[in-house]
Amino acid sequence: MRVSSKAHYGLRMMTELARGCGKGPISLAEVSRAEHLPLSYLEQLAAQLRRGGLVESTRGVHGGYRLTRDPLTISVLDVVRVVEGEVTPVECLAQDYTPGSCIREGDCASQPLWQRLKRSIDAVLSQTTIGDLVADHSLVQTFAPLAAETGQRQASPRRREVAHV
Amino acid sequence: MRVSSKAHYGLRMMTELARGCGKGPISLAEVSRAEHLPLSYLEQLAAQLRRGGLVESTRGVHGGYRLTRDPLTISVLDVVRVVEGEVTPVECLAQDYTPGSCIREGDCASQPLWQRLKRSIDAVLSQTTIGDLVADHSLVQTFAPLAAETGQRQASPRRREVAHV
DNA sequence: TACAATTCCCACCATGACGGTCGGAATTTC
DNA sequence: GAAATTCCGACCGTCATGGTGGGAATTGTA
Repeated sequence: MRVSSKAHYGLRMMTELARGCGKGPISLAEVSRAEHLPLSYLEQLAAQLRRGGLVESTRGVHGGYRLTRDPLTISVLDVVRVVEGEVTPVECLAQDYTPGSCIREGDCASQPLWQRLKRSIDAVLSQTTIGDLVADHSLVQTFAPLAAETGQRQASPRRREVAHV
Repeated sequence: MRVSSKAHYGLRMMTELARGCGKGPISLAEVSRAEHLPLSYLEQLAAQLRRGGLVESTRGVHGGYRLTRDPLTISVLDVVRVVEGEVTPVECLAQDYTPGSCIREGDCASQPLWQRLKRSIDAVLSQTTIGDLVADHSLVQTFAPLAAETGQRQASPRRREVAHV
């Protein structure tokens, strides 16, 4: 039950694009710099987002990507779906599920449970938009310096490696 | 955002054990027969469930496994946790998370979102118990023959392979 | 026209989790 | 002693994931 890093990256790229909304396209090089994500990986990601209709691209020198819709109308679920495929706890609840693939259907005691779970997840992820994330983030940024002074853990002697910041 | 088959299997084994509640231990051979799951794999799974304190075992000829608690007090979340580890959309929300592993903490725009998601998932999975699943299943069983006669899809010419029934 | 900055596309790769198998030891009952 | 069990550890193939690299095509700019 984890959200892939790819989805995270996608979200971060989207918020970055949302931030530059209206000011012409943003190049992946800029996104890469801002979010410390590898350019070549962003390329793949951006391609998916484009095919998913969430962003559009301009090639050439001052090219880059921009959102196709208002950030407040793009839900996190939209992004995750495009990047990870449909978000569902079990395959038999996906729309593209071929009936008959699971022999237990009709006899499955837990399907109703997964249905509830899927609905619940969908609800949460569709309520928050990219616009919300950007707004929250600038808020966090504002208060970050204050918060930073109070806390002083960071004792962890042996931090687990985590992908790209 | 998928639930592993391992968790499924775990759930199925648990419901099977719940069904035989009170009638002495149930051997993995029986579970294997009833649920069409490979015995050797069940052994591993059962070991995890035992270490997680959800079942207890008796060795020897009439040995097997039994639940340690009333099925109605064992939530699906309990089982999934034991089998898959803590269920959380991102590592930074797990209890065993070492602060400092993620450099973005305190600056992360999406953490509140993941928090909401985690709470939501936890809620759904902790509401349903193994006992509920058993009850639902016997209900389904009762009506299954009727339902089976009406539907007649099964046209799917090229069904995707799905693990162990 | 040359060049630089881009997107675009495809192939490759290393790692790890997952689902699963196998062989054998220990335990218990008959 | 033999059969039925749990128990344990090693191994294995496959697949998704995260990531790199090379080279096209496109476009603005000097």
